[in-house]
Amino acid sequence: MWHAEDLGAVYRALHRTYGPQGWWPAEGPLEMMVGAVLAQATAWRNAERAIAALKGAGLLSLDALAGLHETELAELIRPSGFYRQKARRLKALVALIGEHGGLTGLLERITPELRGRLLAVPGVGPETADCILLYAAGRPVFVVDAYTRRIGARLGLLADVGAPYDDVARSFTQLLPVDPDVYGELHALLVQHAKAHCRVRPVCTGCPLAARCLRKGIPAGRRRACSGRTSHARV
DNA sequence: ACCCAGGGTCATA
DNA sequence: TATGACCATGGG
Repeated sequence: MWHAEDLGAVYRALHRTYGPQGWWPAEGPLEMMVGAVLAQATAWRNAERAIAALKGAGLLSLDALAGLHETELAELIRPSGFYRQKARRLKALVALIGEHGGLTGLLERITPELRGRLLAVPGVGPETADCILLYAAGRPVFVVDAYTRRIGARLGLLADVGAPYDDVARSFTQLLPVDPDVYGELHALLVQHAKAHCRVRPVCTGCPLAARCLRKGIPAGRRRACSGRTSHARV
């Protein structure tokens, strides 16, 4: 059974390996929110290109986005993939901000109401909403993404990778102090770790969490430099 | 020629 | 409640 100290040790091991992450990578809350939509099921590199295109055109502002035609917006964010959908989603998000008289008006609402308003936007699901709550509004809300699930399952913290979103979130938060900085850093570290080592085809050589890993959920025939657990060493 | 990437929605059973 | 199809570009 996992205890707070175990997850704390994982946090410290990741932090020691990858260093402070300082997420979310965006200049302000609007850019953060736009990035959250553009990054949906997409390599961050591609979302970044779309953001750069918007910035380069001087259109990454509320007024500009509100004035843009959806089809024009779609062309600009094309590199992020699913670009027609995402253009619609961004317009809907900008509309929500407008309904609240701007970013401040929206982001200062109490957490449960803000989460509900975000989830009511077509194209904003639990992960996107929670990213915004955590990284744009500074609320202590833990973000669950595919990486969180994969790493949690391989470590044995999660029994089922496919568990409902809120169950996964709870299995982490019950082991963590209620602190937006801790949630934000841990999520960022998990993303970094998933890219560096804990990929679908894991790269276990040099993995900072190897001693705790159960190596579950690895597709057969896709193991790379990845043997079974050999020691009981604590991380 | 595949597989994968910081999801969400909708139709179906 | 729980799957599966669909959305689309770009890199390994």
